[in-house]
Amino acid sequence: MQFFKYELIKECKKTGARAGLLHTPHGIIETPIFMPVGTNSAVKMLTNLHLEMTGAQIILANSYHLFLRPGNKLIKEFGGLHKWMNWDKPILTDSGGFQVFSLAKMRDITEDGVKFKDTKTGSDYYINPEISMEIQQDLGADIIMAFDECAPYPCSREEAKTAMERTHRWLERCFKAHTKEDQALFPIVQGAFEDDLRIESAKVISSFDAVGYAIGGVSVGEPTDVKNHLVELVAPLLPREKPRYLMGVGTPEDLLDGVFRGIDMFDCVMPTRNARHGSFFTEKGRKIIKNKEFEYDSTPLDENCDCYACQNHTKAYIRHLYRVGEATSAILLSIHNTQFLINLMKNARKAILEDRFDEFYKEKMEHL
RNA sequence: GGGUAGGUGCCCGAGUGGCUAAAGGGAGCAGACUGUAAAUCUGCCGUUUCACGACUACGGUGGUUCGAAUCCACCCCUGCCCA
Repeated sequence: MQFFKYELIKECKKTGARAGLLHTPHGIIETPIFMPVGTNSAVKMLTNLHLEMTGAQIILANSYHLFLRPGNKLIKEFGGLHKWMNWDKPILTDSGGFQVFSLAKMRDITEDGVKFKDTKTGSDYYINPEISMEIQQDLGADIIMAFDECAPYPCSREEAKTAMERTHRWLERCFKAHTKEDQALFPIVQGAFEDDLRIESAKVISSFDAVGYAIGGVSVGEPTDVKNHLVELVAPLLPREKPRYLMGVGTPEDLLDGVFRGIDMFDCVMPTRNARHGSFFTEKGRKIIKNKEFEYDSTPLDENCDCYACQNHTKAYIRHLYRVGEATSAILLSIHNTQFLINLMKNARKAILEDRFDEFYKEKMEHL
């Protein structure tokens, strides 16, 4: 029995954009797609009801965080993530690799693995490729990620090379430790911002037979053109007939730039984090709800948005909720921002299928 | 009427002779956030100036002093206690 299948339905003739379908054990995902991040097995501020409303087809969770709390064994005991959080659509878990980067001050890397200090308790924990695979198999997501080392930006060539080579050796161990057929293990391209390293990494990664391939180590502080150059370089080196996932990206512009260059999957904490911090996406760029200009604004967050927040509330009302500290403002903005990115990808897909992605891209980017 | 504690910038509140345009909060204004250590963080926040600076400011009026939010005198106001 085949658990996964990717159908490449359409390729844009003028750009690298693609539309496809990714079949998983918990349903079919239409690509290109934006995947909301729910680190602790919950997308912050959103219940499953809200998530359904935004049109989310797949969500993320994080191995590192769930390993610490409540523990992967506990979630396994509950029948895995899908049952645990009562979400029956596809789930993807990150390996903890990103925490090697984001918790740089609280970890030690060795060839075998990484020792982390729990930021909440100060206790030491250890994760290596085998442990990450065990955690992710216990969690039971549809797509699981290789345990990689994400290099910082900027970083020296030696650092980049060391991290990349270790990522490759770890990948080999991940594949060896990965045994469950109903979970697709995605390998991750690293190599920081060294062209030849990225090319080398893309080749090594592609030599593994996987359902899909990811590009990591992006959106770590580099300029947009540097990121775009890198995606342009790497994406074509990954198997054409497999989905490509650009990790941790991003803004509406980043998503369109990615699709333009042949990326099929994205995830980012931005829509929910920024929502909690009061900023929201619109077709005319990012705005901040607390600003005085919205005090008497009786219009929705975005004129053309069909999300729950835009269909029911004014900017003035949401601004008020934000200023008085009501969690509802974060909920409404999270719904809006998440749906904004999901809709953006939905519309991009439609444009690709209708052979007009290049125009769509140009028109959207002009205002964003 | 007597006693006592106090009156500080939009608000709360430190500050008891120069390092004070005056700590720290809050509010206000603006900004950041990209596989979530984040419902977090940053900047501005008396007036004027691009900035140096200048001016105005710690209840009021006088005074002591080279120098006062800080010391003295009187006055005004507020809280509490006693009659």
